[in-house]
Amino acid sequence: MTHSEENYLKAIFHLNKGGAKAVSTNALAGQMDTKPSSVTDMIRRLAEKGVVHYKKYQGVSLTEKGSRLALSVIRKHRLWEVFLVEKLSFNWDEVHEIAEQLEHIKSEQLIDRLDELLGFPQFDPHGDPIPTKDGSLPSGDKQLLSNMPLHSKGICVGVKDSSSAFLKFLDKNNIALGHRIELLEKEEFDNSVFVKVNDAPMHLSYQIASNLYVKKI
Amino acid sequence: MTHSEENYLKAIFHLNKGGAKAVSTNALAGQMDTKPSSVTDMIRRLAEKGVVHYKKYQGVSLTEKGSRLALSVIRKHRLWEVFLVEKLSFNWDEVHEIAEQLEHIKSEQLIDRLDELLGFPQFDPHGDPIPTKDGSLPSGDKQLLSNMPLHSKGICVGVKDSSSAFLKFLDKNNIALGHRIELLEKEEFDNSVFVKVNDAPMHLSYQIASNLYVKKI
DNA sequence: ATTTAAATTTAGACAAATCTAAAAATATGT
DNA sequence: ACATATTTTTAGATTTGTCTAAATTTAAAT
Repeated sequence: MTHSEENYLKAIFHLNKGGAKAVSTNALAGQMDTKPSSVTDMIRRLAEKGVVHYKKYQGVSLTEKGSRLALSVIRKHRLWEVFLVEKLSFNWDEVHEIAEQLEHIKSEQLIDRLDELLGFPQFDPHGDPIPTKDGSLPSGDKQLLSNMPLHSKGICVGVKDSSSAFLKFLDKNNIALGHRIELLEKEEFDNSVFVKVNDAPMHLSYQIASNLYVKKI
Repeated sequence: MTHSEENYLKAIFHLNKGGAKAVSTNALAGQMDTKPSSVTDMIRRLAEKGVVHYKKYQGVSLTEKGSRLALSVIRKHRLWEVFLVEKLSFNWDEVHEIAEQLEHIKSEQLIDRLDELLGFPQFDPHGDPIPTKDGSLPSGDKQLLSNMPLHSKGICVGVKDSSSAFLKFLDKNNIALGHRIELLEKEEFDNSVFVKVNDAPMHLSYQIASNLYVKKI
C-alpha cells in the first residue's frame, strides 16, 4: 500500500463510521481535499487490489481486508500521537500533522514495541480509542473526563492514574466509581473543568480530569 | 524535498566523504541501486533546485545548501537509530531499514525533542557521529567515555558537565585532563564502566562516564 | 593519434497520482 | 413523468521517478 492508498482507506473508514451504507465519491473527495475524478481513479485501483467494494455510481465501502488495513493505519496514527504527547511533551493539538506522517512507517515490530513503551494505551490524546493489534476498537463509551464533550453526562467507571495519592484525593472530594458526573464547563486557559458529581458542583484541574474514566449515558 | 531527492543528497554526501572531487553518475547509480539514466534525470532536477553543482559529463557535488540538507537527513537517521536501540530495545543491526523511513519525517520540533529525550547523543549505535543541529559533525576522535568502544584507550580532553561538584569529584579521584584512560569493561545493568586511569583501576558510574570527553589514541 | 572501450546523456515510454473539461448516469422538483 | 440539477465517470494532460535502447562524450590502449 502506498501512503496515498492508506490515506484513502482511512478516509473511507471514517466516513463509514456513522451510516452502514457506501461512501459517495464526492464525500470522499471532500475528505481527501481532492477532485472527484481523482477519487474515481483511486477507487478503481483499490478495488483491483481487493480492499474496497465498488460498483460504478454506487459508492465505495471497505472489504474485510481493507478494514483491517485501515484499522492498522489508525492504530499507528494514534499510538504515535500518544508517543508525541507522553514522551516528547507535545500538546494534544500539535500532534496530528506529525502523526499523519509517522502512521505510514512500515514495521510491525516498531509498532509493537512502541505500544509496549507507552504501556499499551487504550486511548489517544484526543480521547479516541486505539485499535488493538488484532483490529478491535475498545468501546468508545468509556473515556477520560477531560475528553468528554461539553454538557455531557456520565458515570465514573475507572481511573488512569491509580496512585494512592490520586485515589485519596478522589475519596476526600467524594468522587467514587458509580457516581454521576456532568460536565458543565471547560476552562480554555488551563483545561480545568467545572463538573457536578452527584449534584455537588466542583472545579477539577486538568491533572484530575485527565485521569478519570467516564462512561457516557 | 521529496524522499527520493533526500536519498540522493545523502548518497552524494557519503560518496564524497573520501575524496574532494565530484561523484560520478555510475557511482551514484550503484549506491542508489538504480540506472545511470535515472541518476542523470534526478541530478538535473537537483541542480535546478540549487542543491548540487552539475556540469554534463563532469559528475556532481553538493552545494552549501545541499550539504546542509544532507547533514540534516543524516542527523535524523542517526537520532532515530539511537531511539530504536535505547528506547525500543532493537539491536544495533536491526535499525537501519526503519531509520531509512523515519529520516524523512518532516518536523524540526520533533527532531529537537527527540534529541532531548535521548540526552543529546553524539554517536549512533554503530559509532557514527550525529551531526549537530547547526550541521557540524563531532570529530570522531573526541567522544564521551560512555560512548567509547570496549578496550579502547584515550586521553581525557574535556568535560561536558563543568559544575564544581563534578570537577571536585574528578580531582578527588585523580582524574585530570591529559591522563590516559583505558576502558576495561562495561556493566550492562547500569551502564557503569570499569577503567584504568594512568594505570589506576576504578569503577565509574554512567553519570560520570557520560560527562567525560576522551580523545582516542 | 586513432581506434576501441567505458561512461554519460538523450529520447521515448510507463506507472502513480493528480488535474480540467466534457460526457454519462442518477436524483430531484413540480 | 419529464426537464433540470447534481453526481459520477471518462478522456486527455501533467509531474515525479523510473526504465530501455540508442546516441554522444570522455577515457584508455596500442
